[in-house]
This record gives sequence, C-alpha cells and structure tokens, in this order.
Amino acid sequence: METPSLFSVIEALSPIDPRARKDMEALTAPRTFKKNEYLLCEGDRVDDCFFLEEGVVRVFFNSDGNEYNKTFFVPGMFPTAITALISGNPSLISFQALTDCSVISFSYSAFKNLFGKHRSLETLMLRIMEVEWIKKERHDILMVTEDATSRYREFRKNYPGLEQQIPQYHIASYLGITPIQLSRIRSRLFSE
Amino acid sequence: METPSLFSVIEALSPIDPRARKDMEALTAPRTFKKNEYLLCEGDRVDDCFFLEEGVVRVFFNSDGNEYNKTFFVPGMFPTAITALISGNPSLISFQALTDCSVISFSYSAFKNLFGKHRSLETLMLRIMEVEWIKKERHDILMVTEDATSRYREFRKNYPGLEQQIPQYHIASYLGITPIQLSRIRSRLFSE
DNA sequence: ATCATTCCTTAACATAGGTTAATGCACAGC
DNA sequence: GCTGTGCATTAACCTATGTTAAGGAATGAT
Repeated sequence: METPSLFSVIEALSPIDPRARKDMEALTAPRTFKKNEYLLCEGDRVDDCFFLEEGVVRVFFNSDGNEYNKTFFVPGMFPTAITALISGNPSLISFQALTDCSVISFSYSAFKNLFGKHRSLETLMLRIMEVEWIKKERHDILMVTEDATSRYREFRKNYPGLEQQIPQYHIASYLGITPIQLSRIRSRLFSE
Repeated sequence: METPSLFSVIEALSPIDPRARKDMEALTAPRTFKKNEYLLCEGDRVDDCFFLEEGVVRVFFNSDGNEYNKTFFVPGMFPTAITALISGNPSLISFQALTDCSVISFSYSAFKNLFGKHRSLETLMLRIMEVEWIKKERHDILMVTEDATSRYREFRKNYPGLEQQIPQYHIASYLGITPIQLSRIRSRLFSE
C-alpha cells in the first residue's frame, strides 16, 4: 500500500509545466482526518480541494432520513465536492472518513486564480471533471443495467481490498441494496 | 408552446455582455432533424453544441444489445454530449430526435476560442456543466431512493405534456422498468 | 469475567418487478 | 374494405429484493 503522490497522479492525468507545479505546491497543505470525521457536511459551502494520500472516504447523500452512499475514495483520488465547488452553492452531499485519513488540501479559488497564468492547470481541472463525469456515467450505467450480484462483483474488482476495510452495510448502500440482501448474495457467491 | 430563444435561456443561466453575444451569434446556425434522426451516434466524435428550439430528443446508451434512456430534452435545453465534447473522445451515448426538431447549432471549439476574449462565456460554460451535473445528480438520487411509481409521478411533473408526445416504452426505459410494469403502474394509478 | 454494542447472518414472509404470451386497438398501405 | 405492424394492456408465473425479527460473533468498556 504505497502512498501515491499528488504530483505523480497529476502528471498521469494531464502534465503541467514546472512553473505551474511550483505555484501549485505553494498552495498545498497536509491535513489529517480521524475515522468518522467529516471532510464536508451537507449544507456546507466549500473552497477546499482534497487529494487523498491514505485512508478511505465515502460520499453520501441524505433522503428521508436515510443515507445513500454514492461512491468511495481511496488513495490517489480527489474526495472533493466538485458541484458545490464550481457553483459556490452549499453541498448536497457529505464526505466522511471511514478510516484515519491523510490528505493534501488546497484552495480552489487560489487554484483557479492560477488558470490565467498557467493554461495547463485549467486543462488539468477540466480533465479532472471529465474523469469524474465519466466515472459517474459508468457507475450510472452499471446501476441500471446490472443486477446487484454483478454490481457487487464489479465493486470488488474496482476497489480491491476495500471490502476488508469498511463495514458491509456501507458497501450494501453503495450497491443500492440492504445489508441483508448483500449477505444473501455473498453466501450464494462463496458457497457455490 | 412558445419557442424559447437561445439568448433568453442564456441570459437566465448566466448573463453575457453584448459583445460576447455578438461574437457568439456569428457562430450559430439553425438546423433541423426529422423524427427518428440521430443528432449524434455512439462512437461519433463531436464538436457541435445544440440548443433545442422545438421537438423532443432522447439520450440513451447501449448495453448488451439493449437501449437505456438516460434523459429527454425538451425545448430550451442543450441536447449536447458534454463528456465527449470536453474530452474529445468518441461519445458513449446517442442522441435521437423523437419528433421533428429544430435546433440551433454552434461549434464548441469556436465557442471555446471566445473564452479568452469573453470571460462571461467561460462562466456560462461552467454554469451549463454545473446545471447538467446537478440535474444528473438529482436524477441519480431519484433512481436510487424512489420506487418506479414515484419516479413516474416525478417524470410527469418534470416533463408536463411529454407523455402525450412519445411512446410509453421510451418512458419505461427512462424509468428503468419494462413497458409492462409501467402499464401496471398506470392502471393502478388511474383506477384508484 | 461480564455486559453492551456493533455488525453480520439467517429465516419467514411480503412486494416490486421481470418474462412470456395472448389480446386488442389504431393506423398505414394496399 | 382487408391486413400487417407497432404499441399498450392483461394475466400467469417466477425471481430479486425489502421487512421484520432473531441469534450469534467480535469488540470494547467496566
């Protein structure tokens, strides 16, 4: 479980030039969250972007008193409320650490101010949105076209090892089923 | 059923200054699609943005030979493959006219070239993405938290009159159920 | 060691929704 | 006027999943 570095992830997404990197490094600050702490609560306004170095974060929304997990973030991802960030509106979703986490944070407005100076950073931002959008699109398609068993298989493939680190009811919520149903699926899957 | 105008919709989304409007008007061209024609097919690359003046467009994706409707566009909306547009990759989804349509089209790359000159256009673009993102988010939440009957009620509320203009199997696909199930829901709903 | 808490599993039952197939209606082409 | 085609409905049956409830394993506090 090596810790991914922010700038190696950025390079892989969309290369930025050394001066842009310098300016961006000046914005970043390390930060930690304890297990169960919130990176962001529904209703909060945000200006912070996070890059996850270690730990697991879930994103969920609330509806009629129930929580629904939308996705998980593992090291190397950006557990960041893009919609709230670009709109300036309060977030509709919450981000919670499921284990102790260490992140790198930077201000989105400060980051955006660099766009004028460094075109490559704006390109990077679009690229991040695009990747998130496509990921969301893929997940939507999965949710509609596949049954819970396939979705569970897919989850295990996409997040190797994650199953061991978080309670199953979070996985069930992510899959759109009850923990009971997940338990049934698991028992079928592992007995046959 | 008055025809919405591109620039009144833009003004309502995010005001742009008169010179930006002039430059943008120069990019636009009217265009029509016949019923069942495709605005965009899965696999195509795109540079065109569309604004729908009249008619109905569906967006769908293919999975194992089946079509799944993601959403409908009605006049005043932008039936545009944002992901493919910003990524430059072939589109994963298709856009099809369900009735005769008239649209206004403009080139995304030409539009983007105006960003340097007119900040307000870039703001508009982000605003459009944001609105689409939020709409998608709301729909996701509905799909997960509500059963098909509520989703059908919601559909009728969000798209008043649309039900009369398109076949029910398209609506069923949008709701994530079979036409048979939609028929059952309708008969329950309208008999009681 | 005991007890409470948290979480997973299992069972019994109820419901939503899928599948297949038959029926009926409306409209287009001849 | 027929007839085919596309679409909506209905019925019979089946499966996936939800609900409620109970029990058991692991963990942590006292």
